[in-house]
Amino acid sequence: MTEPTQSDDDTAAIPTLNEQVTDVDLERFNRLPVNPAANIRAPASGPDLERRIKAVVDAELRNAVEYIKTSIVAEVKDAMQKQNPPPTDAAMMATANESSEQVAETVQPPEPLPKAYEPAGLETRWYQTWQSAGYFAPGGAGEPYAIALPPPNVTGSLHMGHAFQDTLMDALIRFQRMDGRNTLWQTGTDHAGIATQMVVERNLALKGIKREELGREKFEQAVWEWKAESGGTITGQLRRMGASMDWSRERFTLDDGLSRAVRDVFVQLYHEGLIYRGQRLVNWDPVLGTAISDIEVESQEEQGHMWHFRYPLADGSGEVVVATTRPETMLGDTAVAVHPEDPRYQRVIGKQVRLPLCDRLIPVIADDYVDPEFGSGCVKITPAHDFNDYEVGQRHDLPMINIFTKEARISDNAPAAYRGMDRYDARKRVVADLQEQGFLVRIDDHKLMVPRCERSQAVVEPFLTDQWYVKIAPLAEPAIHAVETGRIRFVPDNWSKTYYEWMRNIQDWCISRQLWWGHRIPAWYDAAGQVYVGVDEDDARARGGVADDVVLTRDPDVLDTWFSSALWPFSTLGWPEQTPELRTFYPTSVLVTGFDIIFFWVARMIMMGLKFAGDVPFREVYIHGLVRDAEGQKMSKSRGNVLDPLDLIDGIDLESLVRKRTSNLMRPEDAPRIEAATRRQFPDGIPPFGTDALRFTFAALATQGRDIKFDLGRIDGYRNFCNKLWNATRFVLLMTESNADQSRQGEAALGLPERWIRTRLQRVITIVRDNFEAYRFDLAAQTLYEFVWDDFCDWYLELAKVDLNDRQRNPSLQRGTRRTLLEVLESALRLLHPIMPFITEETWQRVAPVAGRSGPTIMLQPYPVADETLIDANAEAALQWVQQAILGIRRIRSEMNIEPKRQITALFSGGDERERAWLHANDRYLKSLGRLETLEPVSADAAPESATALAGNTTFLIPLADLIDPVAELKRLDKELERLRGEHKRIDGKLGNESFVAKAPAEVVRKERDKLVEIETALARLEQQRARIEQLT
RNA sequence: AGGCGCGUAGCUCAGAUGGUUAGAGCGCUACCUUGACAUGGUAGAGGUCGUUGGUUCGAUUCCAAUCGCGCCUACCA
Repeated sequence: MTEPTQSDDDTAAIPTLNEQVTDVDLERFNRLPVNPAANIRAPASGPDLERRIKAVVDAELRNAVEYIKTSIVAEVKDAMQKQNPPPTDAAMMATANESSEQVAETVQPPEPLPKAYEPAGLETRWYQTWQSAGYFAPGGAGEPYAIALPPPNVTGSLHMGHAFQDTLMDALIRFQRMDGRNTLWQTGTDHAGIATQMVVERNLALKGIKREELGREKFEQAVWEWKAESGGTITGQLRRMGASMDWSRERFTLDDGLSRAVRDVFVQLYHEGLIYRGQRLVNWDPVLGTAISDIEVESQEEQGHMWHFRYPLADGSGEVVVATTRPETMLGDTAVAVHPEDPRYQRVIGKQVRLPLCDRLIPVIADDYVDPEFGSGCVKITPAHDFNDYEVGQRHDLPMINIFTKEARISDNAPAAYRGMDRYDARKRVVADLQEQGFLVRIDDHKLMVPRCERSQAVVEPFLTDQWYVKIAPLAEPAIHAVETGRIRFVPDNWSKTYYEWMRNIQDWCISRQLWWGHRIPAWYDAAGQVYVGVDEDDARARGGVADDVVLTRDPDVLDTWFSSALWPFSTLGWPEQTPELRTFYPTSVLVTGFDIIFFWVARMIMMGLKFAGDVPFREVYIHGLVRDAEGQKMSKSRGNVLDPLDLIDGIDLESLVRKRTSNLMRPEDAPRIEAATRRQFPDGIPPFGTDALRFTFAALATQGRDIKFDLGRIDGYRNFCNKLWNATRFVLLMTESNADQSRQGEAALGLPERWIRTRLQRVITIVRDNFEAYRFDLAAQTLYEFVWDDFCDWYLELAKVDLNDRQRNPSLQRGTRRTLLEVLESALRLLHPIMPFITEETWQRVAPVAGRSGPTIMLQPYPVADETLIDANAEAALQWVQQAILGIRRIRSEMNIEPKRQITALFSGGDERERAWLHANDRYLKSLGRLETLEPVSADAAPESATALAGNTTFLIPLADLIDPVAELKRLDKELERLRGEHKRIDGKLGNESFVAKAPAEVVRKERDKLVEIETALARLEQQRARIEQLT
């Protein structure tokens, strides 16, 4: 229930399980100890030990099977590549309860790093390893950091919204875990009342069994059986995403512990007068036979009609005309309303009209709910079947006539002629009768919003029933206060407005549902209908002083699923017991969720947390956007545009994708359209991108406050990024592994590129940390991307090659280069790990030992911390100058069409002392990366005709000789001159403006002046150069 | 109707307490199988930052209006 309403197909497919995991003891499973590994080693004896071990093994076994289910494709693929048999269930289970030390040994990856980056195999392998080793469980003495997973529906399967959300949470958890915090990611699933009941009912229907025939108890049992067998689809898929959740603490909202919390909360609220039973209008689904929540109602515009009828005044003095979209409800009319100031109707206010077909007299009342501009300005009022009319009825103390049964047939409260008719048959009949009796004025076409139940698609009926309610105002007030005072912070902040808006208009919460699957309401009735509430029947009797011989019957209703969800942050931690976990991890650190459930879930958690757990449930709420398709459409089964995250990870061929998208459609007639669109958009199916690429894409797209359009181009680019990282690692290992000793020991000196890349690293560390803290996953991802690709690969590796290939190079400098390659890469892997856990683990395992780091996993390594002392601003300035020089030379080469291989001669002139020193120290980089045969000084006057490039105050010259085309060079110079002249004009104008000089900050003015001088120098040189070249043409 | 958000390169998106040559990826053009990577390299083209006003020495950035788009809440019986 508490998941983003990303797609409407979560009940469409009913997975079946082939593996023989029957008879899972759920009771035991749900009471798992905190850390299974610790538990096995803990001294215990006899049957207790046996029982506990069995519980752990059961759970792990279950996990393993689910995991294999979701990753089997990847495993097989990988196995085939390696010519190895795929791992068997038995093998997976065997590792499931080994201690971490043993596991660490068995997973030493094969040497050397394979040439190609193949995500599928390594991803499944590493997840299994981490889980078996117990790395996901809380640990360490650090400050607690906890996130409660919005529990996905147990019937659900992973969609893009989950995948996105889980990526962000996992990134946060992994970051904080590495940074030394004692992290708990609380996982579990939601029992999802209606959704689950429907799935199981559908299954039973296939066997020809009806729920009613089975009886309540057996039906509930059938649901539990279904859950044991098929309820774990989504948790297996979460593993494929790399989610580092603590599976040993997995909870289900119908667990014993959570159910106890629900009962305690209900009973306390009831006895405090905050839960009451009352007759109100609710959204009623006549097909499912239950009240449903607002979130389960979907209103859609449909074509309908507006019927106009005349109601005669009882005194014979005329008539009024009313209009309605629902003629059948006129049988329940108890008034006609007009606007109090409407001059047309002043004379009829207070009179009676005779209601046709019913032969009742009803009053004409005045209420400013009526819009005099609309229709006739006269409205029929049916308080029992319309939310607005209900309000009007309350204000005017009108009787409420319920003309429907629970099946939406006409009830005995209506005239005999209509009783028992379906609401739509009754509509036809009422219209026909009115027409026959001359009351019908006209029928117009009219578009109206029709409310439907999102599960059953039945038209929802506002219906008067007895339901249980939570009196919400007393709970809402402190919840508003908590956000106002900053005890809870919304990120981005503007969502707090939405929150206030809702909380200030909040209505009492209808918490009863007429279902069988859920938390049964702990209320009992005696023969007289007197209600007794307690945590169980005995308690209810005791509290109500009911004698033992009085027969009590229990309320048949269950609670709204959101009632238990509202307790999730503390019920999962053991509340009402004051457990160590509750003390440690409550309040949780952050809630990560979609905006669509702020009302239904976030607000209610805040209210319940404050009331029962004594504090806010979380300090921050990070609200992310919805994942949409490439066109910005919401993904849904009926639109046929759903992307399955697992298909992006493992790939899918076109035919399978088409089959998947067109099967089990609500409207089969959509199939051809969906198929055509799918074939057009994915002519070759979807290639496998791997989990890391998908995760990186989600992170990069997670900008603040906007929905994300999922663009395949992005994931493609980030798959390439993974490949880049993979190959950079291969290169670094190639350069260092055989020299491991040399890399690690002995004196090392750092050259300019080394000092520069290390400086860059420190800056990146700071930026990435800040961005994680601020939930700017996109900026963190971008920073890392640029650092790895641009700084490390494009520049540093190329510079390092120059030195590593130079046999004359001072050994200590060579060591410095090797160490820098290793250390910077190793740090980068740790920086990237929260976003891309798998590839970084795989590569880190090879890099870390050579880099002199040790540990069983990158997961538990410290997150890099910036070392300010390593920041070398001079190195940054120097390398920037070197880059400028190289770029200038390359540009000439490219624009002059000089063959890339050809070595050319180059000269330089000018430049201040500092630049001369830089040049002197770094000319081998210029020569190598600029492909220069020679690089010699020359005086400005003695220089031959050349193409020129500027770096700072130094001019680099490529003599024209036979290889440069003067015309091309003139073109190039003109372009550059044009740019500089434009810039000069702009700045000159600015500085010529007296008020700018007078009013702008001195700093800004000085900067502009400096720039002008620079440009003028450059212009002078280029103009001179241009004159010389022109003479040649 | 009320509330929120968005309009920046062909596409998907960053951006700044107002001063930068307005950035990235994909796509596009040219050249390159150089021993980490063609899932690559080098160089390049491409933007009057929706429109109009205002504030300011200076606005793509702040304000107002306007156009277009999206979402949420409430809906006209």
